[in-house]
Amino acid sequence: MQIYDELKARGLIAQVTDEKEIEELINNGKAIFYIGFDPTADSLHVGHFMALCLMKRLQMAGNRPIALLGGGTGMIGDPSGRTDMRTMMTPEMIQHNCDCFKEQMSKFIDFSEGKAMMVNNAEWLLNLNYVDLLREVGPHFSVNRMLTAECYKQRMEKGLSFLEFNYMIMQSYDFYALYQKYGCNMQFGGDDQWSNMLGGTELIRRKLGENAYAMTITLLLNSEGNKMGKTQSGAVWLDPNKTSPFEFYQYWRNVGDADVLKCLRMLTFLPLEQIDEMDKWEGSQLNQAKEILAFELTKMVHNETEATKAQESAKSLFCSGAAADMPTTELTETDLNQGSIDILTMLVTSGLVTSKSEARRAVEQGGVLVDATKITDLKASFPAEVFQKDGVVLKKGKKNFRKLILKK
RNA sequence: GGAUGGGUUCCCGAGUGGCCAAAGGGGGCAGACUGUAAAUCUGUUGGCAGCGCCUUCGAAGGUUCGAAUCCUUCUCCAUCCA
Repeated sequence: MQIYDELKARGLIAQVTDEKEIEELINNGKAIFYIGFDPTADSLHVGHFMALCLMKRLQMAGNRPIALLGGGTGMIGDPSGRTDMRTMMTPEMIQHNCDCFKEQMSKFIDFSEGKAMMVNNAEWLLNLNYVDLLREVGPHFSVNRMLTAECYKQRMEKGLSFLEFNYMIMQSYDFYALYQKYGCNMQFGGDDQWSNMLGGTELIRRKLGENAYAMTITLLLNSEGNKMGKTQSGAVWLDPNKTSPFEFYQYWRNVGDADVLKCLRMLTFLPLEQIDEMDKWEGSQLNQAKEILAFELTKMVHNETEATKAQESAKSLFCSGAAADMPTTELTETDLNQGSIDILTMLVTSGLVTSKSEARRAVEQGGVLVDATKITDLKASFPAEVFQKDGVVLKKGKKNFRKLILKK
């Protein structure tokens, strides 16, 4: 199967400017394509991961990727699909985030001699002269048309600043610059980038009279239509310090039935035949598919050892109620009160709850277990001895647990 | 710059002087049921302490025995006019 068909079969392609041309280019390894990453945080997340996977697939098919760091566009902030303005980042933050991105990307993409490139648009955007730029590209943008762009829709109600309005122009300029510098003939990105990307192809056509192409990746939505890769506490990060391999594994282990197969297709590198086979599974059998999904992704993002560890922890936790490898909190002497510690303090110290009131509620509602014993007494207290040696396992609800151990 | 409307607890959104830690919904959390899923049902959802206290209704002042609710100034947002 050729790469284009595979992408299609995996449901990765959302919109394309010229299907025939794009198919021809990428199937024959003739594409020099770029994907932009704005340094909005100090770690990549699942959305970026999809883009990187696409990059990898195309690279394997012989095409040349350019990873574009948004050191310049990050100064502005993309308003696409957002309801409010992003907080402006300082140049230092942007630089820091760029460095973080760079490191994480190198794990996925082979940047060795000529196989791929990483560039930063700060290189050309930051030195632009306002009036020169206006005269150079300004005439080619119609404000009327920009205003009707899908990506600003939400902001037309809430307000859109001129700063952000210019984002599309900056991104278009990127494509234009990359086209001239490196012969970059294609741009990929999330589906929310579509209007921005079209701006680029348009600019190239008008300025240079040449064709460049754009293709967007389907946004990963769950069956309810919400973006995946987000949890209550924020994004699912690729950085193990921000989202531990175990949490990462659990996120995917817990996707809804309706979403497993889609995730397998879009995110993993498992052969399509194997995935189609799993498509026949039903009911609780899908749990196996979820395990595979979680394992595969954890392996890719972290490594096989971490994936195995996460899987084993999860299994033993949900089967026997204890895991070998689990998040641990060390208690110190100062946490103890006359040689023992009460249940509410334990919950707060472990970080399982954020306040004593919340801890109280958890206990009252029967959601707290210490070493598999349900605690019902709010005043329950545990002497220091029990935290020595292997410590105790404190569990809140079904999925939150922590080992408590006394620090010597 | 002018006019009008508005900023309420995680979000949306009631509340126009005491009965308001603040209706309702969403979301979250916990429980039951299950397959570590979904749906459903129940409880819970500012903090500290066991019927009390403290912090909260854009910000700062003021009026009052008492304010989310009234007044003043400031600030931010939306809409219309310039």
